[in-house]
Amino acid sequence: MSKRVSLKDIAREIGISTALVSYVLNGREKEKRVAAEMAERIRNVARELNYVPNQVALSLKTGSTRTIGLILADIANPFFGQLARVVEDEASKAGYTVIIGSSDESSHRSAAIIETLVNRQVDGFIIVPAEGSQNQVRGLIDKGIPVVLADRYFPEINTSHVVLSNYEAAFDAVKHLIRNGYKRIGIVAYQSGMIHMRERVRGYREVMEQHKLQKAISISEIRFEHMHKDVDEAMQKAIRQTKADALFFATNSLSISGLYCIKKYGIKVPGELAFLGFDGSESFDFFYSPVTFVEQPIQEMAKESVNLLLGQIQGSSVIHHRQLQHKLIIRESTQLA
Amino acid sequence: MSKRVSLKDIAREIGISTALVSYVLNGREKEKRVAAEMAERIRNVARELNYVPNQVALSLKTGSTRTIGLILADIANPFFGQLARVVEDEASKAGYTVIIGSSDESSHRSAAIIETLVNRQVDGFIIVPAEGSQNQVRGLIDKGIPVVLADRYFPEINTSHVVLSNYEAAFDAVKHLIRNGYKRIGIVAYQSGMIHMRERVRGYREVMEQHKLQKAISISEIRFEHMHKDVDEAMQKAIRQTKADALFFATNSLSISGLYCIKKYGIKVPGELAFLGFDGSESFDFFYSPVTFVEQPIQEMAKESVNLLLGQIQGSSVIHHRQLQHKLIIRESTQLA
DNA sequence: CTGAAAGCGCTTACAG
DNA sequence: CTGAAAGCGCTTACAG
Repeated sequence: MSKRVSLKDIAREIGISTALVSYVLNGREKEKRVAAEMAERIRNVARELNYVPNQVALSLKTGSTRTIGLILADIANPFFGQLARVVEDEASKAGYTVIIGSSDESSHRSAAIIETLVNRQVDGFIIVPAEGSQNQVRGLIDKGIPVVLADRYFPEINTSHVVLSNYEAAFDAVKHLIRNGYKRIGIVAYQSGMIHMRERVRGYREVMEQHKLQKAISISEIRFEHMHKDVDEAMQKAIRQTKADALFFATNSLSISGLYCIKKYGIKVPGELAFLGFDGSESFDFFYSPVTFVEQPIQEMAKESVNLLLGQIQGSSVIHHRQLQHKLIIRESTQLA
Repeated sequence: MSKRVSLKDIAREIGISTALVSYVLNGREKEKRVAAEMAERIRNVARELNYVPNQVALSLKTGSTRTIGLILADIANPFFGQLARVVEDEASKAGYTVIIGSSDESSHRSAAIIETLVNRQVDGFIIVPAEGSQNQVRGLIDKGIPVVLADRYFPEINTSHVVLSNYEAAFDAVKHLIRNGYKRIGIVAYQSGMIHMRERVRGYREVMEQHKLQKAISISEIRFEHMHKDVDEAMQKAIRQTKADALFFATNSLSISGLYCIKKYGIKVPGELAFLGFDGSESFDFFYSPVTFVEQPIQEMAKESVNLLLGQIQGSSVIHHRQLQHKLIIRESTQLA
């Protein structure tokens, strides 16, 4: 076990001060007019000794850790996994490291994660905010810590954010169902006050209304912690009571859960029920009736979030609101009724 | 933007030294026999001022960052996403934060990630090692940095590791195919010298041999960077030339890629070809012929890796080799021939 | 061209 | 019971 070597070790080896070593190793030798031979010698010794700068010391000195915190609902969910991957890649290009935390949509968990990451002096946050976490976000802003919200945001808080154009996406998706002849269309969404859910439900409502389809045939409010059970009940009700002929699922996880139900009850898609999902998933491809879905530009969302955050970290105080466009991937599960 | 408050601020406020504040806030007031009223006063001021300890300073002082590095192939792959999630949860219970890096199975990327995390003084690593990364692992060991390998390991390096019992898993899976009457069985695996692949192929070979099934009917060696193309060619060859009646896929990603091919070419499962996958996936459930697969105990793998790593970080130098048991989930895709 | 020194925010052995 | 001081490994303004 070789002990770590520090600037001091190099300085002592050559018999100079740590200042010189620091200058040279940071490429400031010209500016500081260090003798060329000395610079060369310093670099050689650093190499021989296998010198690796201690980021922790640097961070304490400079106040910047070159680390960003990424808080999302659940890293095991492929939607967030893909988002995290792009964030990781983009951040790393800029020399930043990412620390990920999963909130499970709980504001308590989210608070705990934010606290430990603030202790660790991350330079900024990209947050997929959980319901009820307004004060956590405000707290960061008050402390002057850069933060960008992704996927959703709080209208009452003035932060940069990058989200899908949720209203339009839902409107467009349901319009497609209507055009294809479906009339008794329901939406399966989370019981949530968060803007992305509200906007998706609003898009559904308004297009239904515009087409005089009795506004809301059926709006299911699923509880995050009881997703499978609630989806199951909602689907049974939609089919038996409401006689829905099409269902629009407002997220990735809800869509998958819905597919399991359809399989369980042997419902015919699209014959008995048209199915419109969200986010995309390999399962949508392998389901016997390939699933039509609203595709989100995950890559763009992640890149844009990182860009905005790095901008803030570099001192920009401009607030940006980005709305990204969806793409409707049309397949068999919503064929003409 | 409120400036961060430090121990010094609290000390100055009360007019005492930082030592006292440090003692009290670390719960060492009894031991250090600090006056009860003074302790109370310190705690009050700390609360009023919203004091948050600076982890970076603490880390520099103590040499421990309470952070662990997790290097895996790709966080966007659900297998690794799930692994990461459990690692995150377990680490956080112990007060540790996790930094994740995706290597894409490239030793170059892996080297870069390890270097930056060593700079950042992580306390230890959990690594799903990429091919050719032996020296990186050895480097960590030489530096005395705790490391646990997961999912695979290097037989020539004496590290703790926790992996699936790969030979047995493959043996068992292929035996199941043989029992169900399949004879011309092929395996689709990555072209890789890594132990987990070699063991899976070995399990396949030996059970074929034991049953006098011409050893290896067909072994496809897929290149990681050209997975879809190579799988496509391998499947065409297996079916046309080799006349395979069953295929065993050695990983999660290979299985999914194989399913896409089957869909593309309209192959009947299990009629024309029996299908045996790895790791599990929602797609296995939704494929028209539910897929039989080798299930890995991801939860256990993650927990055990964290436990072993924390043990090492706390000073244990015992090397542990854990082999976990698989479970064969039998369904329609491998029904009696 | 080069060095001594202060300081980032903590902890802790030592002294009183 | 309490404080002064050193030190973790860096950077950098200042002096020479």
